[in-house]
Amino acid sequence: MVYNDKQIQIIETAETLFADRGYDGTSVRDIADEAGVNVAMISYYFGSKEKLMEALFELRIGSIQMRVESLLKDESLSPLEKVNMLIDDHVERVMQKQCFHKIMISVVLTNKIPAILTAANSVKLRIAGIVSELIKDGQKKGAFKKKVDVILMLNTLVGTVSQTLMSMGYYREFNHQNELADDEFITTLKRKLSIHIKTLFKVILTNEA
Amino acid sequence: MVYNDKQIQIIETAETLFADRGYDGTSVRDIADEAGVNVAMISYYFGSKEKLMEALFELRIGSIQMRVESLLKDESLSPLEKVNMLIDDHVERVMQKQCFHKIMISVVLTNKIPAILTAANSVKLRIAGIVSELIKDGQKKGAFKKKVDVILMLNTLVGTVSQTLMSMGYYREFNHQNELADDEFITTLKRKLSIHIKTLFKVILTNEA
DNA sequence: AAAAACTAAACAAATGTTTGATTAATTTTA
DNA sequence: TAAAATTAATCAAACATTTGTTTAGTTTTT
Repeated sequence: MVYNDKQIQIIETAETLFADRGYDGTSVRDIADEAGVNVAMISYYFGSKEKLMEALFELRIGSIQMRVESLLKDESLSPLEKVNMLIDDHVERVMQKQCFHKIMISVVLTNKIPAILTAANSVKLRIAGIVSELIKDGQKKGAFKKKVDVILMLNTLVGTVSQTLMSMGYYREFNHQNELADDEFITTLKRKLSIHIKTLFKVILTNEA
Repeated sequence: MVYNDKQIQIIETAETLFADRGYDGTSVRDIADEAGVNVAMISYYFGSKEKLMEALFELRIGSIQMRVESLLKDESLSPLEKVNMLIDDHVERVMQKQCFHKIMISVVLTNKIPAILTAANSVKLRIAGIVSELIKDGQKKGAFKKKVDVILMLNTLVGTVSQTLMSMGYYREFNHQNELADDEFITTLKRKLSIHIKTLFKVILTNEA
């Protein structure tokens, strides 16, 4: 689907509100008011609140799988380099689209809107499969150790980033970085996060520190 | 507060429903029907839906901080042993009270019910402080390395466990363990999780694999 | 003039909560 | 101990809002 400006505006308003208050905690009137459009426009353009949510996911999720696939296809990179790129890409993606990823978490948490849950699960399964192949390749080349629990490893990647996203303000307070500018704080945090997770992955994959 | 049997029953019913459908996705009638009581009983016993949620948190959260504090107080344990116990305790607690921890995640995600959010944050800050002291102690004793990002480390603990909780069914499917009995699967998963995270923490804290 | 975009108002259903009455349990009184 | 009085528990029904959606009409664009 291709959306016009007004539709994009509605979708993006819904995105921030869903992230802040949850799907059920946000009424279509909230969205309409915030976006400065008539309530009826949401049904007019998207059919229903649920379909609006689906449109949001279609808009945001489309690229993810493609990015991962093309990322891991590059033949010139070593398995470890690919894994490191996967980490950078994930950190970057989540921090760039914070609202959307908050929504992702709550959608996975409650199985609201089955269409979205199955779509998200399928992407996840596909990515896990691709990463699995990558790990096997690394094992064949002797770069990675024999036994690697791929899901547990990915849970550490996704979980650590999600948890960091969810407690960012808190992190800032604890480390006394309130005086930092927003984007500067996030840039620093992203770099720290990437390094942190790469260290963990190196151990998981090679048993070396 | 001390609750009678019927109140406990309502709270626990609410717990599973809130976990499955979210706070806003669960009506008081849903709770009343599932618990087999009249709708009015919820207002009668708790005052409101929001207060019911607060009662749930009061019931579940009380022990957490105490457990952590007493855990880390034991003088006969080395810093690393304490950290490992912290990991075991957290894994055990989350897996034992899965529904409640799903609710915790969604409460932190959306800032619904401010009273709960501030309470949860205060516990979290307190625990981070205690762990920080523990790390410093380990550093003084030469067991831990100089620079440790405590929050990032805790984010890996909490995030990995949360992510594993959220995608358990998926994990089971991917590893073809559908034939396992429920409790057996969880027992195995808990052990794997603990070992996994301890490995990560060892690297974070000592730079050794 | 036809199509698309937009609107205020109305719709039924669902929401959290309260009411007023009835039953059950407990305490007080005789 | 038996009756009376008081408190607690329970209920069906009603309450006012809010919910997502639709309608029927108007304005704007093509």
